[in-house]
Amino acid sequence: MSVVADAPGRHGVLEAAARRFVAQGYAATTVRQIAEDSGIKAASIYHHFASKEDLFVAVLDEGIRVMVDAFEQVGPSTQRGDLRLLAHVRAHLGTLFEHGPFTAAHVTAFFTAPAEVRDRVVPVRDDYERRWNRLLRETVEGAPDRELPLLRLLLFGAMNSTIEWFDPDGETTLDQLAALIADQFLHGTTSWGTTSWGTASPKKES
Amino acid sequence: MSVVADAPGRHGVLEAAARRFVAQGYAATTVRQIAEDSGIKAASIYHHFASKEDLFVAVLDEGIRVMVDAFEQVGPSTQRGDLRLLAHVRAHLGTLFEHGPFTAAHVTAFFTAPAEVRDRVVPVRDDYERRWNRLLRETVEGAPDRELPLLRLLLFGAMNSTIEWFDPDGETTLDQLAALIADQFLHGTTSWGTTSWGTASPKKES
DNA sequence: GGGGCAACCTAACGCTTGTTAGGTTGCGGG
DNA sequence: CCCGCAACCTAACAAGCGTTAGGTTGCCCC
Repeated sequence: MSVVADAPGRHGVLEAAARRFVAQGYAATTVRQIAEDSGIKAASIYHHFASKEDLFVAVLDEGIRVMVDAFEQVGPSTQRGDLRLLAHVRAHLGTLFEHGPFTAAHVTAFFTAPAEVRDRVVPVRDDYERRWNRLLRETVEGAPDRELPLLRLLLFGAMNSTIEWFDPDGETTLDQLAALIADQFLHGTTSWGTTSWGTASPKKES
Repeated sequence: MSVVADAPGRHGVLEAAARRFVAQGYAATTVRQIAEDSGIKAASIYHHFASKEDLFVAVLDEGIRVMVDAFEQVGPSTQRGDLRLLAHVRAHLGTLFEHGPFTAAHVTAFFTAPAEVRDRVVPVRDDYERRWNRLLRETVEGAPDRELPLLRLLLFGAMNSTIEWFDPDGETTLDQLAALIADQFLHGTTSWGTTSWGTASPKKES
């Protein structure tokens, strides 16, 4: 896939690993591939990480850190419900396509990981999910608290699936995609007469 | 994970393989595991399938076949737009949770497969996707034809993500989940005052 | 009642995997 | 000036992988 060196050092390894995990999943990625991508030899990985599993956990953790950071930086600048949700949808999509491969790796590879690895990361995920639950409680009116996690899971499902088909260099911008998803989530397909979103284009098939 | 034998024979192998692929992905699943689950020895797998890759493709194909079957069987019995969409959402969810592990395997493992394997399955996927595009064109009013695939991808993202968190033996039934997803897709969160869906419950976290 | 074939077996192959042991290098600080 | 340590290296390991070769069994059909 990728041919030569990245930046060397611990962070170079981490990033090369994330990219491989996105493309191939945990099990299909070999330590030797990651090493080659980051321009060092396989054994040298173990100077920075105790095991492949630890390296994977580091990637997943970094993925969440990026998400939480992006969530925080939205701030309460836009107070109105709909625009506030839009801003966070845009931020979430940003972490998938613009802030390095870590979040994308987290989203695509999390469920391909061994169960024990997943358990190590769950607490940090919970934190991010709680933020979203709170956001939805303050944004969505009429929904009982009980149903908010479920609503969040559906929204996450839609947003996270975009890494499998959306091409950020295509005709549609991330801004447009975010607007479309937020609007669809809030108002459903009924809003389709009312607004114009430009033309959206998935990259190939899926 | 699973301890002992399934049904033996070709179909037993296929089903055991599907279950493993759901739980672990393609690369992490070994031929020896599949063999043990189906009550035969590893080498005997090769009496039924030429390679692990062929076995995987067979699972993916069967997964789509189940989906297309379920789509067909809905029929035009319910003509009104909203109920018609609901029926197909319900059918799709049914293939994930009720019609064997094949569709679930397809959805979770497709993107963990080597690119060459994916290419072998794409034509059959396209068929299913075309049916949905047609359904959405006839169901969703106001959306331009161009945007229908994108709308479909978002809906698929939401529906397919349910295998990662929904517990069909929990408090919420598949019928309720289908109703919620269809309604959310059509009317967004605005509908939350208007209908009551019972209580939904994801299985643990996620 | 025996030929044929599907369905399984045991044993083994070559290869790749994650990981370790034990260097070598080069730079920054006392 | 040389100590120490971070960052890398080569070489090798045991285990596990997908796969093959070459049986053995037992049922069905003529």
